[in-house]
Amino acid sequence: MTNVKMTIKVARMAYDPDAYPAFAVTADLVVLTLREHALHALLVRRGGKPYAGRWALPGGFVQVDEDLEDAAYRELAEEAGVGRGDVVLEQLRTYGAPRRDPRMRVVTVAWLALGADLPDPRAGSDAADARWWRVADLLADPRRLAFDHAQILADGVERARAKLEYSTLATAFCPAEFTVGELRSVYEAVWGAALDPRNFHRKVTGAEGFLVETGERTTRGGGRPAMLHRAGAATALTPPILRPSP
Amino acid sequence: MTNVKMTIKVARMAYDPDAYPAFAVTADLVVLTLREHALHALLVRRGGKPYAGRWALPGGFVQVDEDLEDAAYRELAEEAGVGRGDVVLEQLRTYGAPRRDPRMRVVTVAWLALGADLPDPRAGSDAADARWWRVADLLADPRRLAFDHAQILADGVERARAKLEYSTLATAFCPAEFTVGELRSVYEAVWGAALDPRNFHRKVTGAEGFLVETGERTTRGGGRPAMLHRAGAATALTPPILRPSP
DNA sequence: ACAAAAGTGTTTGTGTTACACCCATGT
DNA sequence: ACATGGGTGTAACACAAACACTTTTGT
Repeated sequence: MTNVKMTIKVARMAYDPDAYPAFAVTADLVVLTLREHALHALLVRRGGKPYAGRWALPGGFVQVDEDLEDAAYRELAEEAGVGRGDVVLEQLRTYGAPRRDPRMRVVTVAWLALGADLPDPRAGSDAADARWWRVADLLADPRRLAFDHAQILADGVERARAKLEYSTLATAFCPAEFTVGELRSVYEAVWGAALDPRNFHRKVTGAEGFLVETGERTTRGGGRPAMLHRAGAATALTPPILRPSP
Repeated sequence: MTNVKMTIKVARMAYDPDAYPAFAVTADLVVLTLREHALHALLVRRGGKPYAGRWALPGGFVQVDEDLEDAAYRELAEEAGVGRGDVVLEQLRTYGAPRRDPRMRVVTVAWLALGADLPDPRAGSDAADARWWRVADLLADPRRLAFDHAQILADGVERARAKLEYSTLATAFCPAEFTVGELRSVYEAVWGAALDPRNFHRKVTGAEGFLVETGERTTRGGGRPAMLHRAGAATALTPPILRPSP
């Protein structure tokens, strides 16, 4: 939605413009990471109209010969300075209400990107003004966001929260090597709830394929040295780790 | 993909065709129902190229001023003779690989539609040739389907199977009033696995908000009269009813 | 010595499975 | 009488919550 420098190559496509309506298609991103033990999302400030000065999800037009997923990765690199290996990316949902962008008919394929220690976007970014926001603040004040991006953000956050339960997605928020306590703080930050360290440890080390011990220990974080782990091969988490109900 | 009678109204939209590429957007449907205790999907036969004679998911172009969900409901009515109240509809996923349609760049928003006793599509249908197929046969022989529709169908079936576990979606396959045994046969048909009738009964009647008794009984299906139920207000199913593992 | 975090053990309760058993109808 | 499906009871087991307790570091 912010990067409009590419040009159309309609001549390449054998299509009859009288046969069907033409849409613009964008790839927009809900990029989530943890900073200071809180869930943060990346937003870019809009320069021009509409919604000038408001904040929006990073994203932009999909190119004619570009796969949807490739477009998401490209925008991630251009607007967030984030490479393919730095995040886990999954398709979220597609938004296409007729007047969600007052300029024209835009269909937005939204993607969810999760990563650990993602960089401050000022460095090497396409977008002049971009920053991380606490997700809790954004959800509490949806007016800050342009278009229907508050809804997209809320859908992305809920997807992330739900997937922590029955998938191994939480490791996407961790560096290559991490302790069980660090993994627990991921769950606690995303869910906004405290978990019992003892029960969490048992569940997470018992789930097959979730974690593999490196053999090394660390004392970062203080206290007794903790075993370091890497993410295992499993993607599904059995049995699941459920959110506390109330 | 089959209905190409609408015309473009580009003049209505204030857009600059040099600023971004133009895409065609379609709404395609994975319509599932139960017939003869087996999961069936609706397909239409393609008349023209490409993939002439092959079978495809029902669907068509989204109109300029039309919401994506409205387009899905419209195609459902035009190609399947199914009204809004007859199905539960949810967005599945969006498919947009550059050459998935050799004619032009098409982005397809796929929808999952589940209903009970859906009509034979010959009556009152737009599509000349349309019929129900056993899902098991289609999944076993993906070549029968045009474009990437075998993948879309497989994604839709997997979504339906997964959602039966932790949502009340199964009632979408049932008529307004149904017995616990009929609901169980839904689970068995969608999952392709036998369930213990006694334990199923307990789980399903114990899950809060899933079923409400009508007070009436029926003897259809033989045996002792069974209580009739309607779908309750709940959408989430707690505790979930999990698929048998092996 | 003390704080802090890691990790283990135990108890108690809840949900699941497997299956015995009884109930109410049609033929 | 018997087959058929509806529905309840129960014992064995897995899992989760809550929490006492030990271990190993830094200060």
